[in-house]
Amino acid sequence: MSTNAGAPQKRPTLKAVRGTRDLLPDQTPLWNFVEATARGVFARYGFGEIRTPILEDTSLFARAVGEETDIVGKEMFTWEDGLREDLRSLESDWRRVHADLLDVESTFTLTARPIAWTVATIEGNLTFVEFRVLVPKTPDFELKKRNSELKDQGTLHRVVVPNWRMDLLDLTAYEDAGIRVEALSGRHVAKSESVSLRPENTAGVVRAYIEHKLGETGQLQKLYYIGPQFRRERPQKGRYRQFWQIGAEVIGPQSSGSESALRDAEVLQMLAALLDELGIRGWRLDLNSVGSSEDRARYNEALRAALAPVKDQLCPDNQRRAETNPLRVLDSKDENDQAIIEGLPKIADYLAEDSREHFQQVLAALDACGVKYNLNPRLVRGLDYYTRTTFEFTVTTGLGTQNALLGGGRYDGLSEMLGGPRAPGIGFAIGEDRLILTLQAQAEEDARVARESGALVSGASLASETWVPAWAAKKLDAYIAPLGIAQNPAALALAHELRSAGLTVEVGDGAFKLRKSFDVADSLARNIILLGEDEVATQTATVKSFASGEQKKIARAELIAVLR
RNA sequence: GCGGCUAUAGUUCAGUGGCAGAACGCCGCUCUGUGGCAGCGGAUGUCGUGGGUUCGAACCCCACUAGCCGCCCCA
Repeated sequence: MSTNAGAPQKRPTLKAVRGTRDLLPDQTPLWNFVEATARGVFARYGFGEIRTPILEDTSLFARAVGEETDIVGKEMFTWEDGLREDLRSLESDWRRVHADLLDVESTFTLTARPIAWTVATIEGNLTFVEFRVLVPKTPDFELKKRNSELKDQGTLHRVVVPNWRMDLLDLTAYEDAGIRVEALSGRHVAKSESVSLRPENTAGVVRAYIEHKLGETGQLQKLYYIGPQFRRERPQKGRYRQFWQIGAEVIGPQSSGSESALRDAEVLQMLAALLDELGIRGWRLDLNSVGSSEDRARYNEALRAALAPVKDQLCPDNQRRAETNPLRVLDSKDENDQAIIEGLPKIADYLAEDSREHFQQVLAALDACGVKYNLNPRLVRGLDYYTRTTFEFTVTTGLGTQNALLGGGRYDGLSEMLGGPRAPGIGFAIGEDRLILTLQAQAEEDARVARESGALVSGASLASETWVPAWAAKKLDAYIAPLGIAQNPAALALAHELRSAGLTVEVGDGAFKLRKSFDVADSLARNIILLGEDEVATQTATVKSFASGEQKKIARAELIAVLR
């Protein structure tokens, strides 16, 4: 029994970590609508689902996305896997060496625990661990005497270092503090590896393509995924640290036609179809070609050369980019720099003949499909693996400045960058969170228009039919209200019967007053089923429709047919 | 990572130094087998967290945390 039982315990409230969020049941119907629509469209275009791990080797992203990109350089959730084992190994070696100190008496065991590992890693390796011997408090005179001996020997507080790391320590600092430093021989660093939460999914899919030798089938691989990605960015609307992407990749050996411009156009046409089917309005497709990696290298040189003489006039951000990644200067929004940017060389002039031809074929195929696009020579994707066709779909509703709904492009060299066979490919990633924000903003817009045009003023029931979007949650078929708790078992049995027949049913509680049952039923369901003493006795049910107000007593056998 | 704005009931918000509020929602009653309307009543709460100033802080100051807006970057 606690003496201060009356005082409420103060505990910090636990919240979802920064940039992550819960999707509650009022949200998930919309998410499921979006995902089901995407799966349906992808299936029609011959795509199969792939699920890759959320965790990958850090070097996968470093090689695919690019070591110097912001995503890999500063936005990944990365940690060393395996370090804990190293500590255990060092600790157990320490215990073995000092077994004589620890087992003072057979009845008392002293324990050693690591208390700090301030410089935990250098190059991913353990450097040192600080141990303190914890001595149990005891009235035993012999043990007390032993404790002070331990203290004199400096064993109560000492630093243990793997012997090949001694050079990393400032020994004198420890000696001045009266702390003994000792080296332990042996290798205490188990192989540890750096792993990261995936910041995007293309690298993982291509890794899986290589690992499972999907190229050996000779077939063109069309793969789609839906899943969470992670980037340690500053959260904002439409930008979360855990965010969802719906993406697809077309990849295969050259003989499978993976490099064909037809595939670029097919992917873009599929995206247009998907956005239309979802009901996204006013989307815009921006399209560009960044050429082969050779084209890009030559263009980069030209940009550098053109930027060098005017660098001083640029804003600080662009000065930095001119050094690190001249391509990115192109999509700068800085107003003062626009004149200079307009005068820079155009990528189109640096495309080799085959890249130029490939791009023309893409455009021709899009024209044939009737997909509208906007040529944007300044559209440059940030990820290292993109070659040739790059694209982006933007919207104007609901996203503020995060208006890019999806982005993608061709990545003909990615597989080889990862040590795989030549496997040209093209893919995209849709920001699902942004897609959903857009749909919600559109629905709000529609509701506002309906209100202003008077559709809602004249009668809510009429208007609700006209503008509620397809993904809005449907009402249950029936709500069963037992009258009195004696009817609860019969109510649950009836619910089971109806549910088995495929009806959506909620069951109330006989303890509720009838008024409450009606309130709850009206908010949840299209019909209420009253189940009182006489209904149970006569194998009937009283059904009332909320839409018509009509009420009938119906034989149990006919109930399912009536509710359908 | 940088700059700005914000944080009060389940929700939307009011409250500029002196008793913690409104609307909606929720619960109860009017009304124990017929709801939606209406009337009456009720509960909302670490006022984001921690410190400071003050006789006294939701309010002023500082720090932190989180969200939003912009930058950066990207989906």
